[in-house]
Amino acid sequence: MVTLAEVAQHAGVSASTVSYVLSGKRSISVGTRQRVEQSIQQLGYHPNAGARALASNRSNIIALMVPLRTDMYVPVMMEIAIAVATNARTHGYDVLLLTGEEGPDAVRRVTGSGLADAMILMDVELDDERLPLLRGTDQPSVLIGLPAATEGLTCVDLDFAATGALCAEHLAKLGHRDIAVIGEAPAVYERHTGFAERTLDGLRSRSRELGVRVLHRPCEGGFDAMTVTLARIFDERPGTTGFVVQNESAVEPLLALLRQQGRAVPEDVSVIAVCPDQVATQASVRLTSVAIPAQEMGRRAVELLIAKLDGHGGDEVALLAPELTVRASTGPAPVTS
Amino acid sequence: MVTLAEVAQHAGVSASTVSYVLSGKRSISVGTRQRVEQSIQQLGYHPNAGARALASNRSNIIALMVPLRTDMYVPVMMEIAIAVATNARTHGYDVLLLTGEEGPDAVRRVTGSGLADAMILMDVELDDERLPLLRGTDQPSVLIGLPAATEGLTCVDLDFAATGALCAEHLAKLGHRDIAVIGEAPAVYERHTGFAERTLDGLRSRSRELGVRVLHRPCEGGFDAMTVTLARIFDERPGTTGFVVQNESAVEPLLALLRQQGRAVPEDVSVIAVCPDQVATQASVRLTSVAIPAQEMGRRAVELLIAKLDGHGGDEVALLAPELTVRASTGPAPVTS
DNA sequence: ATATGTTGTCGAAGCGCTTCGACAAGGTTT
DNA sequence: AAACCTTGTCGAAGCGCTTCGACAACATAT
Repeated sequence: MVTLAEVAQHAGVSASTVSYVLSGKRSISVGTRQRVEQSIQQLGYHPNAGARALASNRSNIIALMVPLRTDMYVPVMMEIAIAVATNARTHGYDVLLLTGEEGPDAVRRVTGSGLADAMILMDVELDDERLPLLRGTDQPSVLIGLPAATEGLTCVDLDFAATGALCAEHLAKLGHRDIAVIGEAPAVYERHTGFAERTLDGLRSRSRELGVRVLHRPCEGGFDAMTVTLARIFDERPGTTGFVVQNESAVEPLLALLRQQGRAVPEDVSVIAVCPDQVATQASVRLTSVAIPAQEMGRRAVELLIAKLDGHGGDEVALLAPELTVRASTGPAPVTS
Repeated sequence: MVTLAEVAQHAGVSASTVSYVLSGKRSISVGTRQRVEQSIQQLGYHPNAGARALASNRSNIIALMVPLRTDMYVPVMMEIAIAVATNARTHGYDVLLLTGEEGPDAVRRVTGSGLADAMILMDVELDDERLPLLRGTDQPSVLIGLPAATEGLTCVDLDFAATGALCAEHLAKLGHRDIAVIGEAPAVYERHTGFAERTLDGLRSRSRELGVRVLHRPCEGGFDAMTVTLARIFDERPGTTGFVVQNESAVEPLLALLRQQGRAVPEDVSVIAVCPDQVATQASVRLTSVAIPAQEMGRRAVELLIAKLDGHGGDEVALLAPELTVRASTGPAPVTS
């Protein structure tokens, strides 16, 4: 293991000079810099992370807490995680992967040990038990998701209320008057991971303004669950002509069942999905959808966090504007007799 | 920030005693231990990770390198990653998330800086450029996946050759004589991520023994790609009655297209999927499948790595035996005229 | 009784780095 | 020519921990 001191000796300078070459915190003459850099190359020197962390009191590590559960949006989570890792690297940070399993203890552990300089939390619940800890520490953090109270917190999320409203508007404009929302699994609502509720709220209130009736049904996803859910919907509201689906694993079952029942998409019923673009374009019908901008969320979270670490940038709630892409699954409501 | 020294003072012992209480590396009298533990509690002490790493030369961090690409098996990757993180914690290790993006440089960086004590690499290619580095260092590592040459390496993977063979056997036993393999996207083969090829090899050689003809077609996944692929298959081999699908995003399209063409599953054609159980049970037909044991792979990888870190356990290739679960998508081959 | 462990604790060194203050050498300003 | 910056470099302190050797205090073997 090559050390700073060895590099210094090899280059004929002092250890501190090498350190300053590395950090750029003091000016170094060109000649010296080059000699040092060359020594670093030749010796294959890598600064020791532990020593650096100890001396500088910064680990250059960001902790990312991902949900343990895999009952929803796994690809989205993965995409966010990868985006976070990738973007963090461009700022010189590495990412420590924490699972939700440890809960608040993980926050304490990481904060207390100086393992990470900052945290990003995913899958934030409305009244998340980790929030008091975050508020009570001076360690910067960013939430992906939106809790009930956001004072003192920095959050990034898709504007799900606007997403819901956007769906309502699109369907209303096409003449639909009775729409059904196929939501996330009941467990997601019980856990109060705000996004599902917020979508629904946005959709409901805009629908009310536009004179559209909304029926909401959570759904586990998968064919069997969807079969039951769909039957209930048509039972209760036979005139339903529009669907908004916020559950990746319900999309394909819904399309298959509609087909099976002889309801053509988009001639008889329209379907909007809230899902990543990839799902929307790979489905059996090219789906009109509101994209979940996973990469963008990861990127923004990192940027806000870096800003906080660098001292600028305070608390802020960054809601990304939803974008609805019209594809082949929505069309004018059928003319009723 | 509370330090060891403060705890020591509070408990009326020396710093080293506190350290030994924490590590258990020397015997401590019950009274002293309790006093120290109480002081730790009261002061809310957390050992500083950097100082610990510097002094002990171990970071208690495992690096996990996940593929950057998301063109395949994302849920599997995620599940493995989570399993790794969870299991690592139970052994007192945290997990550093590296993306494949940095490539071999990441290995160098992590190895050189002592950031992590060991690595787990996912998505290993047959002739992976990171392998020489791993062989050239004394840092323990485990691969998830199987490269072409495994000397000096520890690997965990599903036995994909046996998986292929198992599929062939199941279909042969049911009387199928012409089967098609819907493989991963062409890019996966081009990149030589061995598992796809190994499945195919296992399937082909067992099929030959059993007198079954095999037609292999890579497929991007999604409906459009599947439409083309399926048409080509029936064009070339109209008598195909068995399918093996090794691509999550091709499963549902295949089922839908078969249905659309009036080919009943499993009466007219049988379908076996190589996929996580969740996909198999949530599909529109409950699929006979060979499971991809993501959790188990993550767990095994961590265990092998910990064994190496603890000095016992050398290089080893752990191939998990595949298990085929018969569900509703396979049945006897139709009687030909 | 002496020699020989055992057990529990301490002090001190040192891990590899960052950073502060000092300061020589040279350049500017009066 | 004195006084003052600037620039580039160095030495030393210290970050918070682990770990080694030392050594009392007591127990056991001879």
